[in-house]
Amino acid sequence: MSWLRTDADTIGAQEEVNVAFQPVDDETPVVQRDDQPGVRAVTRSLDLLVELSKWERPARLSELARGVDLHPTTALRLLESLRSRGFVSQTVDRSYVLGSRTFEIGSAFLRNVSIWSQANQLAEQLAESTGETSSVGVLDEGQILYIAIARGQQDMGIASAPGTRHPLYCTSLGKAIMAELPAAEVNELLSQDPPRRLTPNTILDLGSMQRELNEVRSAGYAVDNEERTPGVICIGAVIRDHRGAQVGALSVSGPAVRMRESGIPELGQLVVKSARAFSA
Amino acid sequence: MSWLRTDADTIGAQEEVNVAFQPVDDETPVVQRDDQPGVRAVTRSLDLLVELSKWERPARLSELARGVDLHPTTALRLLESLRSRGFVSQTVDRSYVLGSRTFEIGSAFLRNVSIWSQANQLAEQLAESTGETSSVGVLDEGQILYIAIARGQQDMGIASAPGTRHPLYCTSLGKAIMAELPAAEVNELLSQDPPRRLTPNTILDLGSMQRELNEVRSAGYAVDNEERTPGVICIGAVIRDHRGAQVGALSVSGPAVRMRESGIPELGQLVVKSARAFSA
DNA sequence: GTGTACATTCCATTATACGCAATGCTGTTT
DNA sequence: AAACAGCATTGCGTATAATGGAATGTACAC
Repeated sequence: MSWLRTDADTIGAQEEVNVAFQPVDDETPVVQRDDQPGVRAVTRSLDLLVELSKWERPARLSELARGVDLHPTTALRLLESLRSRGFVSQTVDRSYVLGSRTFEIGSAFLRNVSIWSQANQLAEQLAESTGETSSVGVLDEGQILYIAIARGQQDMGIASAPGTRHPLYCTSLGKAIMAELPAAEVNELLSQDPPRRLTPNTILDLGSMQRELNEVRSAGYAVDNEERTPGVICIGAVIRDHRGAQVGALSVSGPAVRMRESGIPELGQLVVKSARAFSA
Repeated sequence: MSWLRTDADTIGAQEEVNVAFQPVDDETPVVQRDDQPGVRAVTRSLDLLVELSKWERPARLSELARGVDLHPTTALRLLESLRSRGFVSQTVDRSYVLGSRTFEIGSAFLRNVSIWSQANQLAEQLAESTGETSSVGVLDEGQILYIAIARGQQDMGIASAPGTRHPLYCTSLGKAIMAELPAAEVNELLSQDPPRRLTPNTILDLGSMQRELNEVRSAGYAVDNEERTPGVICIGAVIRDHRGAQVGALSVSGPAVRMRESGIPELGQLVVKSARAFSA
């Protein structure tokens, strides 16, 4: 999503402005340390919404308020606003759950980016031809955001769900995408989210990663060789828009033994072929 | 979603409060007619988000501001807040598009209601066994909200997308669900969203609808006999949770000729069977 | 029945969101 | 080129409207 302005673009300018706003004489009490852009009530309500989305069960007012460090009174009124627009709902015991409007708008996000609205079909096709679980993801905020997931017939039920995120360094999607980026940008991305050892195979240092990305470039596809989950191998390749710009990546995932039986290079070619066909 | 508090529940109490806030003496200027609950800045920003979700192309600041009737300055700062939390992004020409966080949270909405996270599989199974497009939807705000849609092999490409809404009175999903509700509630729902003639077959008056719902009850499934789109027939049946409570509905849709060939009663039984199997 | 934790209402206080006006910026017309 | 037109952005004073403490109401536990 490189054509999008990132928030960092404006932080420089923003900070200058805020510095100028600092009280000049000492007796002015510094009430708040927020140098956040925009309207406080809004960012707070969005924080509440994000907090709520992390709860797998309905959340009480006080729990949410604690989670985002707000006075319950304040949280209550912000949640009322969210409720009036359908972004949250309340159960009979007054606990909060996400409202249907979140789903409505989240769907519009996919629909309005035409290339992603076909992501499901792409994943389904690959899942069908391989029998393994297949995913489509994009680079977003330095992570892989899963757009679509299709379970293969031989599904093991350990696939991530759409809308979740994973690191770049330990996924085939992430490596396939990073292989397209300049080395400096890769280093930047990796230092933002420093690799942690998730399995014995996880690639931890920059040097190894750059070498790995070279291999990805020459092969045309990336392999996650049990680097995130022991026993699971993923194979991914980038997908492009009609102009050849990279817009995301496609992968198959399955148990290591079965993937090796099918043949990593063969699967790699299949993924690349599907990705290419889609780009048309 | 009857276990959820609707906003109407609190409107009574809320209004009393607001009435008490009305200026008592006439010289106090009545600055705003908003009797909306909650925090103004927040509801405004949510309105902006909803407005943006309706745009199929990136929207300019001024366009959005006009759409929700806000001063551009105000809209700008609200959008900055939305951007800082990833709910909107900007393209290089500073137009606004929905941000990835909307998708992330919209997905969480499905994931956190366990019964709906399986909706995709349910739709896919029925699409596979019938070859026709299959949908899962729920009653929400007096409409059908589509949760999942699976295209059949013989797809015609005229299916609604997940996250969109349709009226109750002209969809098999809507009629299947209404058949489970008390007559008074049906009347209430229909008067909120009065039927309009979409095709020659659209059911317009309450009496006909109640008679139609009787047939639905005896058959166990509902038929949309070209009532919304000419040439398209849908067949729907409710799905239930493990306790037997109605949580949504399932349907197949296809061209009238082909659906009649397959046999409406046969398809009906198939839909009912799938819906029953799912409820377990 | 007493106690605790939580949700909600009330209210004063002042911070804070607001909109006007002015400034930049971009792209278009003659 | 120059002048214009439309839009995005910044600055700033003002009054509104968001805030949090305190009080009240409610639900549940012991």
